[in-house]
Amino acid sequence: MVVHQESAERANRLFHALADATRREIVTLTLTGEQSVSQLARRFPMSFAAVQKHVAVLERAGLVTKQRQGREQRVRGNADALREARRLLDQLADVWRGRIDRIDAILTDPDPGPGPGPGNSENSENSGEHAHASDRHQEEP
Amino acid sequence: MVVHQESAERANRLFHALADATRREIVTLTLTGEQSVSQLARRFPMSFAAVQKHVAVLERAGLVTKQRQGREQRVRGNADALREARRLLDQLADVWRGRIDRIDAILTDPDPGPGPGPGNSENSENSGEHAHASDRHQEEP
DNA sequence: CTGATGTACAACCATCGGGTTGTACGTTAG
DNA sequence: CTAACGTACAACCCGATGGTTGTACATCAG
Repeated sequence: MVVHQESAERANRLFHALADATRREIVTLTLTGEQSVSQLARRFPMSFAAVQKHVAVLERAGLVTKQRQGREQRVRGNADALREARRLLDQLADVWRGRIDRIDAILTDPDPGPGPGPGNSENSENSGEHAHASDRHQEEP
Repeated sequence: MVVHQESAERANRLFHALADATRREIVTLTLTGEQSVSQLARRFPMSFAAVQKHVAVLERAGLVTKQRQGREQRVRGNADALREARRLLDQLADVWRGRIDRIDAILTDPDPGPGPGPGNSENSENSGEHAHASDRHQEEP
């Protein structure tokens, strides 16, 4: 039960991908217009392979998509992924604004979903306290 | 050259700090209420020192602040830093929307381009020119 | 056909990141 | 005072990252 891994890892990949200036530039460039990998590579002071790796990281994070076209691989930025990242930030901020009661909801599941259906999950134990963080620790030696 | 380093590294630190689930949780926890480091540490399945390091990373990124109080160190989340991160994301998105105004910090694109309707995508292989990227070998033969 | 171009991928290397333990030190509780 | 608590920090693993070079292969230009 440690914070829905899927969404947590998605967020990890997203922010990690954004935590590099080169990659942010690639996103910018490919948002304004498709670019082939070698076109991109020519713009940066590093090897083609290095840029290739950056693109791969961005792709795994969903920030760009690649599409074969002849012998080229066109890279296109994905604005939706940026929105996704923004959403995640907003969620944290919302917690601060007190607009959240189910903290573990945002920590575990990014989908607040429509109605707060009662039959949500089997979780929901410690509502009184917030954030059980990961609620497993304190072992006895 | 290369994208103002100061702000670039700021962004690097911010996103890097956010690229870890434990750290995001710490931000959440400390946004809802101050917590001492050891209080935080008790909530996570890792050593005190590990949590200490996470807090340090968050602090360097400006996402939390520490304040001594007796023998405790109270950690408080900083919502402004989250806003800052959001601003950075919005900048990238704005490029895409063609609302570039201060893109200086992102890329020096002299091509205001035609109607940048959001529904572009099919754009063209814009001449590219100096995206400066990193101001080295970007010459077209 | 041959050659240049664009990709993919493996191997390698140096550094960073996240985690651990251990130690030292100030502060608070008894 | 002494003991427990909260913190800081160093030293140390080890896996992940970011970069390189080198090779292989497909596609496009002549």
